[in-house]
Order: sequence, then C-alpha cells, then structure tokens
Amino acid sequence: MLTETIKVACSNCNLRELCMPMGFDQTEMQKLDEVVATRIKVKQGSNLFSHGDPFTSLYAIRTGFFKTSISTEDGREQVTGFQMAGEIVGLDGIVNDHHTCNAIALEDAEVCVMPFANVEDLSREFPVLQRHVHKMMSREIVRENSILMLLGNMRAEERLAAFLLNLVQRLHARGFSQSEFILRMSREEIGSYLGMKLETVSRTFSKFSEEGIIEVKQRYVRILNPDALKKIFNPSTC
Amino acid sequence: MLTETIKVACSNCNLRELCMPMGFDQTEMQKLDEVVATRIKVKQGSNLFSHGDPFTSLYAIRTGFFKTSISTEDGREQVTGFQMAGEIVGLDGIVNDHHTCNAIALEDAEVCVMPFANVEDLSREFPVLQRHVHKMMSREIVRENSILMLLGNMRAEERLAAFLLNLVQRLHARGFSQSEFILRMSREEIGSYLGMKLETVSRTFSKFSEEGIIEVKQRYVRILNPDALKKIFNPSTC
DNA sequence: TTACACGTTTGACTTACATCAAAACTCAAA
DNA sequence: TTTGAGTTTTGATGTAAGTCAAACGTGTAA
Repeated sequence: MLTETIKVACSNCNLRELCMPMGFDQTEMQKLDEVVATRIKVKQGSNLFSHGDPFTSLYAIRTGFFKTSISTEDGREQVTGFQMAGEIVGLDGIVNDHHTCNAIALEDAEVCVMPFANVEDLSREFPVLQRHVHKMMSREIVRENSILMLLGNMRAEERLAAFLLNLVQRLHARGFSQSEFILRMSREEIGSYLGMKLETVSRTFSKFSEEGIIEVKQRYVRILNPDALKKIFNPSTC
Repeated sequence: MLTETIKVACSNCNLRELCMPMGFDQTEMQKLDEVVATRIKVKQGSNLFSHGDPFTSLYAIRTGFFKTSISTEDGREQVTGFQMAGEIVGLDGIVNDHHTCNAIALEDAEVCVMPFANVEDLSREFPVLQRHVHKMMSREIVRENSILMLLGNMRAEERLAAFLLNLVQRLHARGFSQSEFILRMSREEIGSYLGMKLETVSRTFSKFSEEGIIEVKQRYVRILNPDALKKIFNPSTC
C-alpha cells in the first residue's frame, strides 16, 4: 500500500458525480476538496484495510476493483460486496472504531483517503454533504437488504442473473459496454458473494451459455439476451 | 396507527441509553428532546411504514416488537430484521426518500417519531448526536454483514443457534432473563429471516430440544445449555 | 518450449434441506 | 364446549446444490 503526496482535487475529478454531492459553486467545491487527505495506490491482492484495523477514514475508489469480505474463526469467508470506481468502502468501521471486514484490491487500484473526522466536520458545515453521507450509508443498507433476498429466497440461476445484471448496470453507468465485460473476481469469489459453491457458479454460467443467454470464456462475459436474464431474475416484470 | 399528542421527553426516558448518545448536560439534553416530534401507537399486525411510503422520519421503538421485510413482485418475502425497544427503524428510507421495506408490529407497540429533518438539523449542532447517527447506520451495515455470513455459509443448526443467542443477548441487555423468553414471531418469520423453511425451523428446534440444549413449547423457549448453542454457532470459540 | 501452479469446467454421486401431507395443538368466536 | 382457522410438529419423499474427483485452459517462470 503506497502513499502518494500528490494532492488531487475532487473539483476536477471526473468521478465527482459518483462520490460527491452535486450543485456546489466554485468556492464551496474548493472547501469540499478538503475531505480528501491523500490518494493511495493499492496493489492487486493487497488489503486496503483488514478486520481489526483501527478505523480512521472512508475510501473513495478512483480506479480499480475491490471486494469486501468477513470471515469466521474456522476460516469460512463471506464476500459482502464488490466495489468499483466512484464507490465508497469503509463504512463498516464507524460503529466500533475498527474495521470488521477486509477490503482487498482485485486489480491494481487507487483510492482517495477521506479521514472520517474531515467528513464529519465538513458535514456539519455543508448540509448537502451531510445528506450525501446519510444517503451513502442508507444505500449500503438497502443494497445489503437486496442481497439478503437473493441468499434467502432465490435459486442459483436467479442469483447469478441478478449478479450479472447488477454488474453490467454499474459498469454501464461508468461508460463501459452494457453487454460485455471482464470479470475481476474468481468463480469462488462470485460463489461466496452469492452463497453458492464455485462449481455451481461455473455450471450456471455454462447453462446460461448453452441457452444462448450469454457468451462466457473464462472471465470474459458477453450478455446476448439481457431480457432473458431479467426474466430469470424476476419473471413478473417481463 | 394512532397518533398521540402527548409530548414525551428523551431526557426522562428509561431507554435513553439505548437510542440516544450519552454524556449531555441538562440544557443540551433538553435541546435534544426536540428530535422526537410525537409518539405513536402501532397495533399488532399493522404497518409502521410500507414499501413505497414517502420517507420522513426515523422511529425509535419504545415498546413492542417489529419485523422489517422486503418482498419480490412474485410475492416472496424476506424478513430483514427483528427490532425491539430502543432500536431504530426507517434507515432504509433515506437514500431514495421513500421506504424500500415494510415495518410491521409483531405486538402492540409504541414508537417515538423522529422527523429526519430534525435529526439532521440537530446533528449539525451536536457533534455527539452526529456521531451517534453515523454509528447507528454503521451498526446496521455490520449487522447485515453478519446475516449475510449466516445465509451464505452456515447450516440450519448454526443459523438457528446464532439467532437464539442474538435474541437472548439483546433481551438480556434490556433487563429480561438470559435463559427464557417468548418468541414474538412465527416459525415462518424466523425461517424467512434465516433463509430456511418453517418446517426446517421447527425440526431444528425439536432437535435442540431432544439434545437437551433448549426447552421449547410453541413460542416459549428456555435455553438450558447456552455453551452448546455457542459451540454449534462457532465451534472454535468453545 | 516445457513445467508447474492455479483457475475453470464437467461428470458421478451424496446430502441437507425443501416439498407434500397429515396430525396435533392453541386460541378465539359462535 | 364446539367449531374452525391458524400455527406447529412430524413423517415420507424429492431435488437443488454440495462434494469429490478428474480433465482442461491459461499464464508465468525457468
């Protein structure tokens, strides 16, 4: 985990609309630049933070791809999320002043460090930022609710369909193709996230492929029939 | 859902330490009383709020017991939590200005209505309250993480053991017995929360009972051997 | 180029839990 | 005190996904 001293401003960042509230004038925006202390690089495979680390900051992902996970004493891992550019990690640390999950870079990444003290100070000054922080946290709660629905009620095919649709939708919002992409995570990591074994993930990919819904080759995925995926995920809306 | 005009102060509330930050002097505490606008009664079986309702307030439970749930178009329900006195519901509504889940009273209840505008206004004035709100939201994120672990990695017995231990721990923190209690929810609701069918919940109860770990009679539960439960939930810590 | 490690796919078999069904219990209204 | 609706328990059977195992691909380093 390398630290750079380059000070970069949110005001010029092309991800601004993803991680920052909108509708500020020039001078307010400059004040808001103060949330970000530094920017750091995280090498593929290394931890941005780990279970037990003292909590100091939230991290806005600038480039790269992360997974967050928790694990039991006996070594079982549960992936709790995959995060990409413009998304925030670290919210789990606020409640106990230390992190309860691990954030691991799935590819070389760069993150903006936002010391939480700065976030809170500026939140008191700027109601728009305050509201933004609250929404961020609420969004995470709602996201986890929908994963609970996946794990509690859905079958393997429904889970994977929902996963692919969600992934492609987020990538599309970042200017990438809405039909093809490279998975940044292994079958095992997808399985952990979706509460199934890697073999089941692989079989379900193969099934979708045989049915002409997607094209898969290792980590390359191309969605040929998005409506079929939507239908699998939620039969009533199609 | 009946509205009472009785204005009740947090400063005199015996649940203060559960829903409010501590360490205020007299005058600050009086100011904080302003977060709560009114107190309302919710009849057993009726909704405090439902999916789609506009979001205006958070609710602190004063008495009674709630479940929160989300449902799919095709009618599948996922219980996302059970809440008791001193706990807060409604955080899901912040992100989209409307609620995404339902909060239903499992017994006659009384809740303190905290208009979110008040919460935000006072948060800017009192850093301690601000911090408290952030911790509340972070706690909910961490709680959901641990449910993900249950649903993604644990077997039926582990899930039910974890559920019982969590329930009894929270009841104990509120001054109730740490060994016996009455379940407020049905087998089906427990099953929905834990991602299993009601029959499996019932069978697992029976199994624990046969093994002398608990005594169950319908909704009455008495924990005879808490260590055995802990061992089932997490073999390595015992 | 070969060799090796690691991830992925596929097949054969097992199992934990779901499903279907019926009986037993609880409680409230007639 | 019956009746009936809703909930819980228990049994018999089915199945989606897990487990075990082997083959196949891909990338990397000698």
